[in-house]
Amino acid sequence: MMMEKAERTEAGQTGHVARSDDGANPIAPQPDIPETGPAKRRLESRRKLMEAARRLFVERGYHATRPQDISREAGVGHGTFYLHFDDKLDCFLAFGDEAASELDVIIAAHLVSVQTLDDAVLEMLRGIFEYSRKNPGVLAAALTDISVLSTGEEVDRVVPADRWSLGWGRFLAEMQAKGHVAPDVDTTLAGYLIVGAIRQGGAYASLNGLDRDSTIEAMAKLFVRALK
Amino acid sequence: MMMEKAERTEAGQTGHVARSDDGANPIAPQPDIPETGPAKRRLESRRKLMEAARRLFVERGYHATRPQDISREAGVGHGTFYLHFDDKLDCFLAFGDEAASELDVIIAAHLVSVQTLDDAVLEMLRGIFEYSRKNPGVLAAALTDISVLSTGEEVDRVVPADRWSLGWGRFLAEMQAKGHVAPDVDTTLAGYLIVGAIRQGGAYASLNGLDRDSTIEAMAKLFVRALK
Amino acid sequence: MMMEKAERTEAGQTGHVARSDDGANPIAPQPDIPETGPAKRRLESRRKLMEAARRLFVERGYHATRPQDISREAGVGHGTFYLHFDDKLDCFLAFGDEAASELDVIIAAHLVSVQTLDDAVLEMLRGIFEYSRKNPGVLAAALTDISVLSTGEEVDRVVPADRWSLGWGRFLAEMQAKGHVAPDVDTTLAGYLIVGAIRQGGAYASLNGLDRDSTIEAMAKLFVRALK
Amino acid sequence: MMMEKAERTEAGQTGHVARSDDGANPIAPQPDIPETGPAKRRLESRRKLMEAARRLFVERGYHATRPQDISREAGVGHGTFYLHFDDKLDCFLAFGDEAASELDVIIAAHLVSVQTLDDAVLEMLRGIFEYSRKNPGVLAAALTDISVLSTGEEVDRVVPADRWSLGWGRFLAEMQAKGHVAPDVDTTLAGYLIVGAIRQGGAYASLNGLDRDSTIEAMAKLFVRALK
DNA sequence: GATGAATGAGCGTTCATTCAT
DNA sequence: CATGAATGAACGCTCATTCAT
Repeated sequence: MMMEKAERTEAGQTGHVARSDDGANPIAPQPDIPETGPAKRRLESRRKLMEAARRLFVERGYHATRPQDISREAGVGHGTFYLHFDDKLDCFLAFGDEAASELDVIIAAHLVSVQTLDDAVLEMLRGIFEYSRKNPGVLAAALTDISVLSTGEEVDRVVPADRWSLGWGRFLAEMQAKGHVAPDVDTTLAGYLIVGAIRQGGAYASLNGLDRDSTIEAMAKLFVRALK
Repeated sequence: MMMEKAERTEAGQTGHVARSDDGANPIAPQPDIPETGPAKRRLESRRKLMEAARRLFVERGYHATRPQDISREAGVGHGTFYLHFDDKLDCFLAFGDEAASELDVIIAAHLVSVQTLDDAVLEMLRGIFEYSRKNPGVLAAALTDISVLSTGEEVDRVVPADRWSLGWGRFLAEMQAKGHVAPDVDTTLAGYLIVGAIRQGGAYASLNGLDRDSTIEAMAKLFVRALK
Repeated sequence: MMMEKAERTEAGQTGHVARSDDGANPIAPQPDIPETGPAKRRLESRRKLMEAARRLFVERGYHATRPQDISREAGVGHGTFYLHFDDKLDCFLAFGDEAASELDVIIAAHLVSVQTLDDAVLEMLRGIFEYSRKNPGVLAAALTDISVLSTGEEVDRVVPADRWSLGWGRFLAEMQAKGHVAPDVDTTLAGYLIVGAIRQGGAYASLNGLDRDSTIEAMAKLFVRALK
Repeated sequence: MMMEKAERTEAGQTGHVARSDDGANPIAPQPDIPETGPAKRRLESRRKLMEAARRLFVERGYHATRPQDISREAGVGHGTFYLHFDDKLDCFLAFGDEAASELDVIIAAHLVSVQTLDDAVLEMLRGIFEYSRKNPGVLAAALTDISVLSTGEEVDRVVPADRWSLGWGRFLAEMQAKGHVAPDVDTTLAGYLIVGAIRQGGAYASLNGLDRDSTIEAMAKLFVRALK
């Protein structure tokens, strides 16, 4: 049955946006972006849909955003939405992946030449807050707990929060290898704790209009103390 | 808005369970439980509904649980649901409050005679994990992000996560006053960070089947280090 | 998954209309039809829906009839439709079953005191055409090939055409036992052939406005000759 | 209505395959097939579409087959479908016509030198079953009731079942003229009855895995008896 | 002639909530 | 106080058809 469904589903769907390597990484393989023809139209539609989806998911949240809202906001027909996404959840996850990729780029840029743990943590937080300032609400929306969204099926999808948690974990492990993090720290667990802390702390800070720089410093101080 | 809603409801709405004094205060005022009469029936219905709601919210999540499911699971008529709750969200928040109160009691018991910050953090975490073990899934469900639930309107209702964050903040402030927490720590922010860390870390631990005791110790160590 | 769905489906659905035994059978067990209360409302809604469904399935056919058309025609809300039927196909099958039961009653009445094969075939056809006259289009609609309707799932449902074919087969077997049908006739196959012939022949007769009585006689003559 | 539709179509629409003279006449006029050039491409596309349509209509049925599925299966662009067919129903009818023509050829071959009614009926049935064996499911699909397909509009198009019924009728009339069929038989009606019987009986036989030869003989015996 | 992305009316269905009993 | 049948706006999604390239 699922096969049949898959068979009858429109082709499209190159999956969730190809990760862009540019930014910190100078030499990016140029994916052949067609300048004309149907493929160009297709890409344009997808871009319009992604932008509209981001806008609406951020503004209204997942459940208050309907596929037809996204289509209208994008200026394409309702059916076009389903030409590019399997369903609403697929669209949301694509949005989350996109945000994750963008943030990765920013953080990579911030980490380019840091040496100490203090700097690294500070720069990571700065990267996150910079992204949040430029893209208000995007991280909060992208971090939405997927288990609340799905109706029991696709719990196996990797959610951005996990991806970032593991990223922090790997980073901390490197730092630990260099002696910057105490040897008794479970770096993977710490990665998860930090992401959780950032999510909740960020929400608190933005809700209560806290000063960004002092929040960053306060958080960095706590994290660094915990890890050293 | 909430006023308007309250006005719409005729029935005597016990509303959201009487709050224990917040935070870590263990003793909740005992409401007088009638032994007979219609009031008893009413309370029984409510109890059955609350139990059913908890079961279903935990098993299926908020969106996959319909008021009708709760009523059926409770063995009462569908209309009875709206005799006890303004709407579905009200019911969910009542569930969250109930869980919060139960957890408060447990934590209070754990804190009865601790003296040091180390012990306090450790015992708090032990309390949380004990509750999680006895009530699997309840905390995760109760901590569900409210913004994901509402359809854009009622973001003003207090969510358990904030309540606990503030509780931790107050507790840390007390500890700071006694000199157990470094004076440069923003205790409110730290409270939020810790709750966020616990949420994400707890999910990680339960998902990956980590040993409870060592997780608690690892988390406690990190928190204490950060705060001292 | 199907379990889950079943669990979340509304109760209702006593299945396809209880066969009415009255008509030829004098002593019918009186099912307790409630005269008041919600059960009565429920029954009334179902009856209104069944009548509307019959009207529309006959007038427009299966695919051109939408559940909401049936609801509107019945004068009930759209949701009420799904309180009484799992889905559109379920409603159509209930309609088919109802028609089958009604026809059974009529045919049974026609067969009450026939002795010869000639009379039996003639009376059966008279019963069928009488029903068709009183309920124009109903048989044609009810005989709609189910395989054309379903989307590949529930092919195991017994379709009216099969039910009638088997009925004819049994009847012919009885007649064969009494020596009224040639011993070399495969009565089951003959049952199917006759139903197929009636369906196609009936359509032809009604389309070309043939005289009913002479058509019946012509068909009866052919059937009897084939069987003797 | 068909005129209007035809006007809408610019392309030179070969339309429904040139009909062989109807009924049992075997020889169809040979359309000149171009060996090269754009006309050849056109014919190739059409052939690919027809083959794909047959495969899918047989496998999935009319409603579960989308024009896009046919195009993809045929390996041509989706738009090409509408270069060759007015709409989906037009394509289905073309498929039915094609099957009818093929069957006509086979039956004509079977009838080449029969003399008696018994032989004729037997050979016709043999032709039908031979075709069914070589093209499983095609007849069942082609015989799909048109009224179930259309959404209320185009009931005026000729359906294969009628075409075959009339063919049988003409054949029986010839036989009647030669004295092989009883003079009191309404040959047109009998033609319809036989096609109906074959359809229903064939379905029964294939569903229950009946032996082909004995089924043919049983059916032939009944038909011949009825007609003599 | 061929393409395939785009279209949007319309589909079948759900579910939070109401209200007559 | 409790009931549960009824409601209908709104949902996510489909697909026969069009048209710019």
